[in-house]
Amino acid sequence: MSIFGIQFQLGGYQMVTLYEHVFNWEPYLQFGKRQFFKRKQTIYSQGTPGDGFYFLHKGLVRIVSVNATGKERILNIVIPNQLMGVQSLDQKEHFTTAIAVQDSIVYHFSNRKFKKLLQERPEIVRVFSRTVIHKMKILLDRINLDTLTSEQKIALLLHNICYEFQNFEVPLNQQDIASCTGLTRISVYKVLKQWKEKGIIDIINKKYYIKKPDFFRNLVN
Amino acid sequence: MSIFGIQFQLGGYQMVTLYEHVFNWEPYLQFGKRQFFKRKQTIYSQGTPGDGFYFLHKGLVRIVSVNATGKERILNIVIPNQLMGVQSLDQKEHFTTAIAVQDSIVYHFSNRKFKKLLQERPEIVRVFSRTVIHKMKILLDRINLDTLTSEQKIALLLHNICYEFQNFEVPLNQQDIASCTGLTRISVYKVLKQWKEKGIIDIINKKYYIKKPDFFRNLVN
DNA sequence: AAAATTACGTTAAATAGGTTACAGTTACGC
DNA sequence: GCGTAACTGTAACCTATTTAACGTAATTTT
Repeated sequence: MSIFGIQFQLGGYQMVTLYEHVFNWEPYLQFGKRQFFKRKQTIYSQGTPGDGFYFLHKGLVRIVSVNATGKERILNIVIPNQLMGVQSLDQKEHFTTAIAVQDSIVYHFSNRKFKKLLQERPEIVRVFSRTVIHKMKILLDRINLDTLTSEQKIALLLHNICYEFQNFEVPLNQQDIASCTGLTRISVYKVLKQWKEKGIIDIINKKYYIKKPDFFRNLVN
Repeated sequence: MSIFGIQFQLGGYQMVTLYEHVFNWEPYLQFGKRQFFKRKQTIYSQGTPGDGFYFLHKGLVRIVSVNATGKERILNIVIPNQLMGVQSLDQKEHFTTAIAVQDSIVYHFSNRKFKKLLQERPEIVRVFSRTVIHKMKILLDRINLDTLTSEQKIALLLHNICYEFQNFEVPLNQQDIASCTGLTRISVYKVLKQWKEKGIIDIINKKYYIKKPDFFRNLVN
């Protein structure tokens, strides 16, 4: 399953960003500090002071946010060649947590280093703003999500994923879908069961496969 | 009711930004193009291509977003000295709509002009990224809002407003509160009625006044 | 000043989704 | 290789919120 050439973002309904749009960071990586993170390891966590931002070189990272009542939401999943933790460029604390889903390699750009980079390569501003704006869009899509019914929410999510990956295998379990949509696992289960009965999805060995992607498109739009 | 000296943002629970944090744009205004908008006039609308961004000099602007099913949400209310429409710096289309709540004066910075500004005053990058990151935080707060009960949602909203304005008069009607929280007007009405009976708020001539702000603080935190 | 639109108050009925509970399966760490 | 932890399937119940409906008050438009 190749996901290269495509940016993958969970939870928004217009998350497609072709690779070509993504600025090539390779020449700038020398300005950052290479770091390794093992699966399940935390890269940065909500509430702690941050310094600069991170570039994901290899691996997969899940961005989550915990609200005032302690509930956790998956905000998006970062794939290679994307930035994360941009929030703390502002010198403030992180308002999300990043956890490695797979062993990952990241480059950390501290404020100092980024300043230097800005001076030497001012064109970097464009890539940077582009990334941040894209992230805003993802957040906004997420907000709009909550006026939908639970069936629509899940449909939207799965539709995006199958679209992004150009693949009909869903890389999420019930819990993940619940966390992405803000529903309970039971509700997710109920919808999934109903869809299975209608032949819209297949469930093989606890993995979900989308059979009728058009059904999702109709539900959403 | 003086709101000067304070930035006002609807819908997030940590939206306080003192005026002093806001970069003074006065010296840069000459780079933008001054425009006037009458009450209810649209400054930019979702789906249309944008060019650059706007700075609100005088007035009040409401930012709304319409989702795939046609439902409208108020995202925030922009007060003077704030940026809006930053999304389209990217040359893409606007993903929100901005409507003047009062007669307003804005300065429009086209991409070309902003580029020029960046060259002549590179320090502007900081202000700019700060604003965008702040907006991201507001969006994120909004996402976390939807794990709360309807009473908590409204409490949070009113708490923020009364805190930001340092005033206990709520500048929103039932419909607005519904649109901000994603609830129906009926649900809003029910909560408000209940609060009125408990003496937490006053309703005079269809305007809401917060009597016991501490009640909100307890509900939320 | 009349007409039209928009906002509010209230109730009753319908329902979507959350909660709880528990048993069966699979995966993972030691 | 075994035990614990994490994930799934399912049912019964419950309640918070939405939908629908309608009269009244207020505001805006013409």
